[in-house]
Amino acid sequence: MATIKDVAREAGVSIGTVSKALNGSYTISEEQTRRVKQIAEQLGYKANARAQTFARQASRSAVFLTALPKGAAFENPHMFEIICGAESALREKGYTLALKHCDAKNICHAAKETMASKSADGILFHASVVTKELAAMLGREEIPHIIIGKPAFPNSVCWIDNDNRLSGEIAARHLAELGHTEIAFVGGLEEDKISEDRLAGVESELRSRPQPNESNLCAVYKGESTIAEGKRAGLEILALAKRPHAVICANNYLAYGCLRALQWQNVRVPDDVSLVTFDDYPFALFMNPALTTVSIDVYDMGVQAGKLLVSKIKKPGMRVQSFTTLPLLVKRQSTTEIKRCY
Amino acid sequence: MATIKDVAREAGVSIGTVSKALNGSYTISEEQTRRVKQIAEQLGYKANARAQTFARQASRSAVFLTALPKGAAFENPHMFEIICGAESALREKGYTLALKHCDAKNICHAAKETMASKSADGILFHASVVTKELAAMLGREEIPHIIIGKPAFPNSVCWIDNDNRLSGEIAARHLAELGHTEIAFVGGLEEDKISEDRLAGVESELRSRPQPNESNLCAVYKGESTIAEGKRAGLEILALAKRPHAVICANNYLAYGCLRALQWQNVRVPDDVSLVTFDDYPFALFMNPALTTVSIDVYDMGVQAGKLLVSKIKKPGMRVQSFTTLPLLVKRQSTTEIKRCY
DNA sequence: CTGAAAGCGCTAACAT
DNA sequence: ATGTTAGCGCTTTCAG
Repeated sequence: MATIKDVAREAGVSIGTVSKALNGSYTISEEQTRRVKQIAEQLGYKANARAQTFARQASRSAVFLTALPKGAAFENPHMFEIICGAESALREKGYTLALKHCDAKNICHAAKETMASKSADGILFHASVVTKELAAMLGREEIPHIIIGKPAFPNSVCWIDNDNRLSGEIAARHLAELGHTEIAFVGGLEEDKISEDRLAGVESELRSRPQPNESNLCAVYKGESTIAEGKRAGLEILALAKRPHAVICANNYLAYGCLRALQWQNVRVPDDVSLVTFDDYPFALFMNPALTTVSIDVYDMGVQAGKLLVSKIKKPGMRVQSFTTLPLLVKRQSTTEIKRCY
Repeated sequence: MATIKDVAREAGVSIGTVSKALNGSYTISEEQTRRVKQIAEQLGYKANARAQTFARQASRSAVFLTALPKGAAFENPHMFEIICGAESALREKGYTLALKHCDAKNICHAAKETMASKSADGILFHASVVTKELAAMLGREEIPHIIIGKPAFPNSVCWIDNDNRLSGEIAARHLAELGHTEIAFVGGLEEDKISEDRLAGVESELRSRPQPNESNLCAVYKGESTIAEGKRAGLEILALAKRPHAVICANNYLAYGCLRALQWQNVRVPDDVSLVTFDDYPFALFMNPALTTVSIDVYDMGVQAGKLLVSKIKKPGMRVQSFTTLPLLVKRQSTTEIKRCY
């Protein structure tokens, strides 16, 4: 295996020159740079990453710390989508991404260990394993990090998250623009922060419309995020004195249940009732009709996180927070303009 | 940051002794080892991984090379489940797992690059990006590797895969043991190797039963693996002169379509017809009734791959191949004993 | 059982 | 623009 010495000898220059030429230093003449690169190529020389890492005192690598129990990929594919996005951004910048399992109990120790042992230059955390203890430490210790997802408690860490409130607004605006006036919301339990944020967005949008009262939230259901609860909500909606023109379901499970209930009662979607939900996972795409959704570009969220992390690694002072990715309306078959019956 | 020197000075020994003590060398007295460890602890010493990697000429790390395009996590959560399993096994053995995107076009180059630059000690490949060129190279170059999934062409690489044929046998045996005699198979296209293997397993099992002809394959459908095709197949089955007692669907999409068709025609599952399929993803769990499936423990497949890879890294000579993980029957609500009507 | 010292291959500061 | 050289922090061989 050729080393930098071999290249230097073959090129008749010093190893310093080879190093600089290969790393694109401006102090080496173009001519020389070309020559060195060519010879390195001929010799099949590849810089030894282990030595580079050691000499540079930086590994150009990041680690993604999160819980990776059996079943994680099926239960939370979003996380892996984020990981893919992060890997892509990091790779583009010459960084490597390692994946490491860690639950909330050990996260603080794991993070310290990772940095103390210099195993990585920065850390990506999934919010689900971020504890107050960790947040406090991140505040003190100057560890380059990004938390993916907003921690549920006040903090001074650096996180990025999607704007669920905005997602709600977009869903509501879509329906309002289609002319729907009576809109129902089927949400999760009160503890479900995501559902609540989406609802808040819906309410805010409908309240602030150019012609308020034109579109209004005529009913709000809350229950567990299950298919069964979605069905129940769907049936209750149909029993309403004034039947809504449109339904916003806080997630796929509720949407699936609700759709089944409506169709069971021979209510046509979207002709009789429009239905919109959030995210495509797990069923929105497969349903019949395919559901109009407000989706998060989770891959992009990973990309943003990766880019941000690299910035933080390079400029440890940086103190960004709450960078937020944008939701996107994906119009499919479950929503349509209202048909007014005069 | 304390280094090994600090520990040595503090303990009044040489750095060599510290290194040996901390790495558990037998040549250091227990007393001394304890002392050194305690002092290291006091000083908050953590070995510098970058220096260790360099000195040892091994990074104790593996990389998972596969395509990670946008949407990968939703389209192929199995792969991420495998990754989680692999990470777990590697971590247990002190190895780190990096994730790296690479499509089939560049895989060969990426693999070479990874090893030549010493970025990792071994590589895990996903079969979907393995080309003949790569397989040929792996044959020549003595690169510690495991391919997850059996390559579709003859090869001398080291791979592990699930036994889809056996899965088919298990599905068929389950139905036969429940007393079903007329069994239909709804499969994917002929090109779909997985579906074909499962069918082969079904056929073989039914043929080799203690009482052959007791249970038999009365119909085989093949079509695209879509919900729509599943529905079509379901309706065709119901139109059969002799209606089957049970249906085996080669995958979730076909199963979902088929179930909907049966229920649409007021055929009760499992009371009138039992239904079994493979894997839980993406719907089997959510269907009503929840589907009995023959599942692959993909996480475990990752674990096996990780363990095997470490063995290969340590003993480069090793030439294992075709290590196969076992499928598992998950009995849920869509299958039941046949009710014979006399 | 312990210490001394030779690497590991490259980067980067400094000298020329 | 190029060469020289001092690290980077640890492992491991060899001598004692």
